[in-house]
Amino acid sequence: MNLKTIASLAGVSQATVSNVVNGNFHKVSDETRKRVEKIIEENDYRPSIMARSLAKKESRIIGVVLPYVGSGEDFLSNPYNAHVIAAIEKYVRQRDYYIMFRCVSEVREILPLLSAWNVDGAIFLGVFEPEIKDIIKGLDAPAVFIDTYSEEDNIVNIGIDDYKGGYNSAKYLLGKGHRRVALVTPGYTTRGVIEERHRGFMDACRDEGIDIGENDIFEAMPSYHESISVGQDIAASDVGYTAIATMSDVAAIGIIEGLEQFGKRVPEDISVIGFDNIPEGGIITPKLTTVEQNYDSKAEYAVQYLFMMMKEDAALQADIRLPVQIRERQSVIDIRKDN
Amino acid sequence: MNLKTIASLAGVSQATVSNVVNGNFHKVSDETRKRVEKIIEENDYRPSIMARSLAKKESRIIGVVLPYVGSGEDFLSNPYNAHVIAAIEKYVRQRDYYIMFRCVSEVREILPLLSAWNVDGAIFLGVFEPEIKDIIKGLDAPAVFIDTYSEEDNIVNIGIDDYKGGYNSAKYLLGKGHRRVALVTPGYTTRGVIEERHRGFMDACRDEGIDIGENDIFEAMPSYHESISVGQDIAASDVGYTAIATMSDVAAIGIIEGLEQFGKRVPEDISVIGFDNIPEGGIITPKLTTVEQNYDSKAEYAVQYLFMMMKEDAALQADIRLPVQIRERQSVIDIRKDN
DNA sequence: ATAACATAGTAAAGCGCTTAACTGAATAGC
DNA sequence: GCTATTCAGTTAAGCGCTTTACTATGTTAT
Repeated sequence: MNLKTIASLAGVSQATVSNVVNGNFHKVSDETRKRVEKIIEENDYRPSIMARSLAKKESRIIGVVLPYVGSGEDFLSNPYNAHVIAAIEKYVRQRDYYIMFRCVSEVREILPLLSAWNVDGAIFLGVFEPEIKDIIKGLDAPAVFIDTYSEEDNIVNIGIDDYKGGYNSAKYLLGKGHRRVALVTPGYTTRGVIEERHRGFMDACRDEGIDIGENDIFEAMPSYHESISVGQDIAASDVGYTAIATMSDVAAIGIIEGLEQFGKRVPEDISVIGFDNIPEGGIITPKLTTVEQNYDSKAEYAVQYLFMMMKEDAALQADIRLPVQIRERQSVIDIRKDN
Repeated sequence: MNLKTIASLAGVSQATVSNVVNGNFHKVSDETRKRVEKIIEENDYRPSIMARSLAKKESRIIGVVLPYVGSGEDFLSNPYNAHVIAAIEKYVRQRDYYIMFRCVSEVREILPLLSAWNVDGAIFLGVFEPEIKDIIKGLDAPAVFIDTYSEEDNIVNIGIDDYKGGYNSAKYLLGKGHRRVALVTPGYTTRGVIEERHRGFMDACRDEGIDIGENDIFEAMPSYHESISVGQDIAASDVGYTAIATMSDVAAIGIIEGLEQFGKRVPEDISVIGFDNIPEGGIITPKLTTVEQNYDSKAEYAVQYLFMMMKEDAALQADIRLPVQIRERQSVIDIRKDN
């Protein structure tokens, strides 16, 4: 069933059917509009998105691209990604657009992918190589970034105040009397959100006169699996850590598991603080104390900016830093004597 | 950059470029092929998927459709869905196809969606109204179902042995000495997987001479949130349940939370068994004992069958029931005296 | 030498839609 | 009463590809 058939069934031209379908009612009389609508209804006709895209040079597709972080696990298996994508999808769907998501291991895969699909806009979620800024210049659709830091200023980035999150995380721990603190971070500390969280954390420690040395820093990719063994390493160390700070809830949850496998109780023997506040943190035992961020507004802002750019056909500039706050639950305890 | 431009740059016809791009090398001499390839490379040309789809009447898109189960939460927020979709995406990507997923609240939304995108195949994940079988007849692309039960036999369904899962779940609990058992199930017991699990569970109880009455059955949609209050209800009941069986891990995890909020310890005071084996079950405390199924093979079979049908252009018939097994962890204990 | 057949390409129609340019009739302006 | 404008459409080109039918030029077989 195509437009042509509908047109001949209704005894009008294709253009008229097209106008009815697209709501250009000022070009069609009420009478014919109703007639055409009836035929469309009866035949359950829907215009082909492919054909429409080709003709209009717009696709109603928003590309969502994630970097492959090489942890073997799939990107949707990371709860943080799944929740953010779910929120993006919701806001994109509200506007009657579709999302096409893919994980790429090299930035050069991006352009072919997005331009082949002729996306109307793109959302980059996660930490990419800096070259991506050049790459997307070749894209003739607007793009926004989530969780990116960049010196360049003609991009839109939506993120949280990662530095402050890291800073507050340390402040919180130290405020609870912890002095021997281990920090767990992914290998790629030099990039974006993690670097900021890391820097904030270290600064707070310095401000409080607490020294976090090389040996107090442990590496684990944000996957449950990899974090478990790091948890065991820390448990096995004889430094006598009273608290562990992490850069993601996924890592924190894995670490708690590792600690417990080693016979350490959380938080009685050692406190653990996460980062991100994924829902899973609220259901584990002990419930995870963490740095909370709002996925939904992240996605909402990203989609809002993207559509503004799409509508105005103008490049915007923004660096939104959404607030973070400590979500106090059970995995961190106060160890001060006078408590 | 389009095919036409490449053609004139290379001094050949569009048809030739098309043949090069599509690997119809027997129509092109080695010399021209190389020349065209070079130009394509230099200009970073990628054919438009939209235009190709229109011309070839195939889209390289696999539609993934889920039912909206009305729990307010997004479908990707349900870990079971996220993990299965992740696996499907993986196998679809391997074949150089794309997925387009959407959650629908009414079966009649399906056809417009899928035919507008001109999908080459569709995967239905979850429990749909039976009318869906009629609906998809209007689709001129093959479809496979995951987690569906149907009397009709000309469909492909990939699922697990839910009946046996339910049966084994009960057997396992009873084998551990439990006699007062509560069953938690979503409201919609009359549909598909849940009904089978339910039936298997009840049959095993009957076989063992254990009576599960109306009052022992509690309703909760598979969402953490909703299950928490059901956990509290059960904890508050004076029946003295020693075990709770659920139809999903998501429900089980929520219920454990609810029980603990009420001061009941799991498994010391009451045992809980899940169903599905989502990764989250392995990280909570106590680690969830559950009925295990393999998401990856589910997705692999589904994609395999779908592509077979697409290739052969023939309707296949299958009802794959993958094996299940009890994954023994910590949330169920043996309460027999002689233990 | 000629028919038969590969080989390497081209020309052009068509996929299902949108849209700019056009038309013809009715209405309005003065 | 004549032109200007609005209304309600139509016509046809074009979006970027694929593909069928066709052509021109060797290459064999007889």
